[in-house]
Amino acid sequence: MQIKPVKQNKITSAVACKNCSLSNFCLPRGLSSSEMELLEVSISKSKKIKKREYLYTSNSEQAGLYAIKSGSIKTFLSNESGEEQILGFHLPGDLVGFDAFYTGKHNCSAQALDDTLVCELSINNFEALCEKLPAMRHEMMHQVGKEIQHDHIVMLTLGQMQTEERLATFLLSISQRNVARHFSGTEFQLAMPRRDLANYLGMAVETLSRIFSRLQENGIIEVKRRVIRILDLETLRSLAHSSCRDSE
Amino acid sequence: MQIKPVKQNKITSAVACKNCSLSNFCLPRGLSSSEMELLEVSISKSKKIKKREYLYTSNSEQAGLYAIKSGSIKTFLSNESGEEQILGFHLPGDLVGFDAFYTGKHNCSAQALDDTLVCELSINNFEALCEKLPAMRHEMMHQVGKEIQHDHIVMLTLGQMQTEERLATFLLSISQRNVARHFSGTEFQLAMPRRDLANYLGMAVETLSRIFSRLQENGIIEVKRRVIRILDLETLRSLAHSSCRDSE
DNA sequence: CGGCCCGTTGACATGAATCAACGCACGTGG
DNA sequence: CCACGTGCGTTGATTCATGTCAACGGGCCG
Repeated sequence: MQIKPVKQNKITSAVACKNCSLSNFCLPRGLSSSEMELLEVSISKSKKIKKREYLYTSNSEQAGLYAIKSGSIKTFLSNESGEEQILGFHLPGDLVGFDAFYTGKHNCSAQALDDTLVCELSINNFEALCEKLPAMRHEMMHQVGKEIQHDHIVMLTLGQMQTEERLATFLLSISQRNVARHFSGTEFQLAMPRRDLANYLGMAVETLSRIFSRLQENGIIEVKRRVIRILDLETLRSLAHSSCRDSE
Repeated sequence: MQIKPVKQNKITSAVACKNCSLSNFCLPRGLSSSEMELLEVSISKSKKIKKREYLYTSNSEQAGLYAIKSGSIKTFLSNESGEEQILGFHLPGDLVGFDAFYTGKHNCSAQALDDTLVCELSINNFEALCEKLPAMRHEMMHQVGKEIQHDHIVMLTLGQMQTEERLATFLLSISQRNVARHFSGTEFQLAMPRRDLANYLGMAVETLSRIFSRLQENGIIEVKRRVIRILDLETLRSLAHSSCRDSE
């Protein structure tokens, strides 16, 4: 039987926040319905970014914050030598743009991995809402904290884990994100090519490919290019936590 | 001649924010003097943390935010396998505690590297100030953005750079932080032992030690345990940016 | 239909980790 | 104030994980 996993939810029209299936992840999360109406009118909905186009680029002025409605976005940092580090893959319900709060200019770039729809909250409207709605301020700190926590976990992954642990950790996080969005936690399609994933995980593409193959040989996952099926969640979990030499 | 670098500024009494030498880095940065007075009364000053004591620990309830007045703090994350990743070293003027905004509980621990003094802004007072002072909200986002940007750079460092590049990058960042604080950018004392620095930079202690030795042999820096003197800033910069194989 | 990019696999090179030993600072207690 | 012990930092020998180089097949898009 052929697997045909749901890649993402398709939202093509400009639904209201209160009717949006993502409202539990997104900014409206902690708002009452009256508060949500204020948010509603402050947001410009359904900004379209085609695959490979940029939502914003490094050093550009911060225009606002963006909630992803459908599709997916990668954020990445470049340095003087032209090396890039992918900082995160962002799925529907995620917010991006916080990286510009330090200087008012973005310190990283955001590029669409697929055709993507985002809601935009301009920085002026953002400030106005923070002024009016305590719940909104609170929710914003919540979202910022989420970003920080994510970044910390990536640091732990890159700094301490072996390559296999890193991939296992990544697959589990994707799985969890899907479960939270009521998608399958065991069958999904990756939005990014191997090159991007390898970069994010701090390893060579070949190494990543070998680990995929090894996990498949061991019956832990099934891999068909970007379509992943987790067969043995428990073993995958143990791989993600296996320290240096205390497990085999 | 023996180098005796300033380790940190010693502030022993509870000075007012407006008289504090750190007010340009710390929360008061963007505030008018009337606003600063409101901040002033919301802060409990001079909380003392002895060397090796914790300011907060992972999973503990968020009590507030902390501005470092003197001394130094390391923050670190632990995983299920007991591996630790040091997330940052925080110097006077830095704010810590944002990591708890996601869940209300800290996702990392903060431990003093030296005897340390901090100002504490309780979470209730924080919310109250955000309500009253737009400038304070703005400044808070600024500080949060700083943390995010720092984390991004660490990701780039851990994910893309060779060990030597990582150390060079770190030394330059310390140098810059010192310059910003009107200390020497070429002579300073590291607050952390080799073990912590190696962990932060994602390498073995022995590797770190070897790189220190090599940089010294090449006349780029002078190393006497934790006392560092940068002799050739330009070369150090080039090492920090040297990509894969285009420089030697 | 054809070219190109994506992903995989193999052979090999190498940077960094590990294991081991040692000397020196520093704090502690006599 | 000195002696001692302990932990910090360094260095050497060796192993190992991962990167690099190379080749290839297969899917996708023009």
